[in-house]
Amino acid sequence: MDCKKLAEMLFPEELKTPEYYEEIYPPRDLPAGSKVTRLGPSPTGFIHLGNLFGAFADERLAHQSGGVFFLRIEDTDDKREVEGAVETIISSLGFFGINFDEGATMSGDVGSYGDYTQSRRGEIYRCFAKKLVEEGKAYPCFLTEEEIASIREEQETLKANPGIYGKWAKSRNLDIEDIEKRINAGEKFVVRLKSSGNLDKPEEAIRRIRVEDAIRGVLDMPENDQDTVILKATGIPTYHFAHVIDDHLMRTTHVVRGAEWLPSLPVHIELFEKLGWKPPVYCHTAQLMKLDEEGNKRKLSKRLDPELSLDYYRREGYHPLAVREYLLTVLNSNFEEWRIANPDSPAEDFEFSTEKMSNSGALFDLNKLNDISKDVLLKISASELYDFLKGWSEEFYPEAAPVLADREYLQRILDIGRNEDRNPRKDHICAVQIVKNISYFFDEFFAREDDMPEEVAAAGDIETVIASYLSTYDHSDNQELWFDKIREIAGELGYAAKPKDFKKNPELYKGHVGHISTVIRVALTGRRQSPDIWQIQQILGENRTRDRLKEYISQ
RNA sequence: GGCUCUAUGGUCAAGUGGUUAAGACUCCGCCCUCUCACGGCGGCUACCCGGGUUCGAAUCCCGGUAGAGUCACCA
Repeated sequence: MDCKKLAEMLFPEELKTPEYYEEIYPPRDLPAGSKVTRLGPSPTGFIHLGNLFGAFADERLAHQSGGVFFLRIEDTDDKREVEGAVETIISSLGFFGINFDEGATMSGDVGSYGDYTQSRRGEIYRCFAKKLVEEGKAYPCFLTEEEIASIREEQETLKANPGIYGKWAKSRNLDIEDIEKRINAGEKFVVRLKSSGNLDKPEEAIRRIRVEDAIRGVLDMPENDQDTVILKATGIPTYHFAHVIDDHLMRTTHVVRGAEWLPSLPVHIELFEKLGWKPPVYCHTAQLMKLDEEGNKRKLSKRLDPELSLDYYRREGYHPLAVREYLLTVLNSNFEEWRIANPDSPAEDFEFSTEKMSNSGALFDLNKLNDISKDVLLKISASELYDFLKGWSEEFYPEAAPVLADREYLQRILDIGRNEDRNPRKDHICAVQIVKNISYFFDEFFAREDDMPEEVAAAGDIETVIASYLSTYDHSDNQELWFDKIREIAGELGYAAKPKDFKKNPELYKGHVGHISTVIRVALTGRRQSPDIWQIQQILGENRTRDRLKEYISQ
């Protein structure tokens, strides 16, 4: 068969040569050891935790080594385009601190290895597809959907491996006149790789490919034998082909992607071989898993699991640093230890390594995120926290506006108990939770949620307690003096001034000072649990403090 | 079904032939304490199973089992 002629027939248009592209996209001039990584989202605009997870790895690998991290838009699946997706991708990633050095941006491409949008690289893919056809390594395939379906059926009854390969690849050996006739008749065709692999022989004889994966060690799997489609009928490349062409031409050194790509690795390797190129270092990451209703692990699905969406964390008001910190602990098993040893260092100082990446699927753990978030938020100043809450409220929760009305006031609330040297409070987790936690500081949201303690209620002392408290209340008392007065009230009414005394001889008392202060707490905040009452009163101010207490008695 | 990956407590995980099998989160108890949070102390709970190899196996080998992924003109 005259492959040259076939190539001309399939690609009649004017195309550049492979050499041309090799020349305009030369190997990058970077210091030895620099890694070039990329993120290749499809432009549905839906960035999920998995993307972010991989993006952190990409980002760290590149920036830690003085390399380049670029963004490539993989929009070869024309059916799923979403308007404005690129902007969404860049801004959501940016929110979590992921920034690109090169590639697609809001205002066009940056960098000299573009175009960075696959749909605009058609000529390049066609050039290399043509080359493969010329060399007899690819061919046009006219199989229709129905024909493929029936091949599949036959394979099923024969218990043969499904797919287009070997003898099943019926378009492999079409003669050139036939092809010409079909093309002239306007028949649609795809371009398939003519695989030289063969799995149809004794297992020991099957050629195996061995690839060193930076996360998993050596991968050992049978070679590819599928005549994978490289160019669709529309002329658009499949992921497989685009990946190989782009990552070669863009001089990517490390490809970080999910483990779901493992099975197609042999295809990619064969493509690299046939093109005469060296494959990048692959880093196949573990997938984020979730426990389903039956108690089984399964891959997080964007359809079923709202927590997979980055928006979920944004809406809940998790701080980006907390999400980042959490993902890093999942990403690198030794990050947590490092963090304990270096509580105040920026995460960038951590030496990230692919070897320490887990290769089994990690379950998403909200408890852990919350715990990490507490520590992260503790290190953020009240002023910054205010700005964060404000941004969050404006975007997702305008109802919280009253909380943000007075910056000074909110900052004092946020700082309650946080500036202790020894054991600072850590009760901020995420914006939704914070707003809920501090709602009683705002008359708009103040609600009486909890009941009075039974001990005091049963004795009928509630009103007496509040009345005596009110009568001795002096807003200028310091914390110590303030509490002494409560002890006094407790003693006068027959409650133990110290909880320990009550514990020793419960029969001697109606209750203890804790119960008395709980009465004050409930009257003041509507809850039985809160930070220190004295501090709350100082923030609330004398008038509001007195009003709340009076209001309770007058009910 | 084929191919592939994975397998240590409820979760995440150290561990690479000899350890009392780390640590973190959760849970429980105690302490601190005016409640909560924080903090401190303690506890529960683990090497998937079966065979080998070895003086000795969580670790090496073989065979199961289980879970996951993938088998598109999606990525």
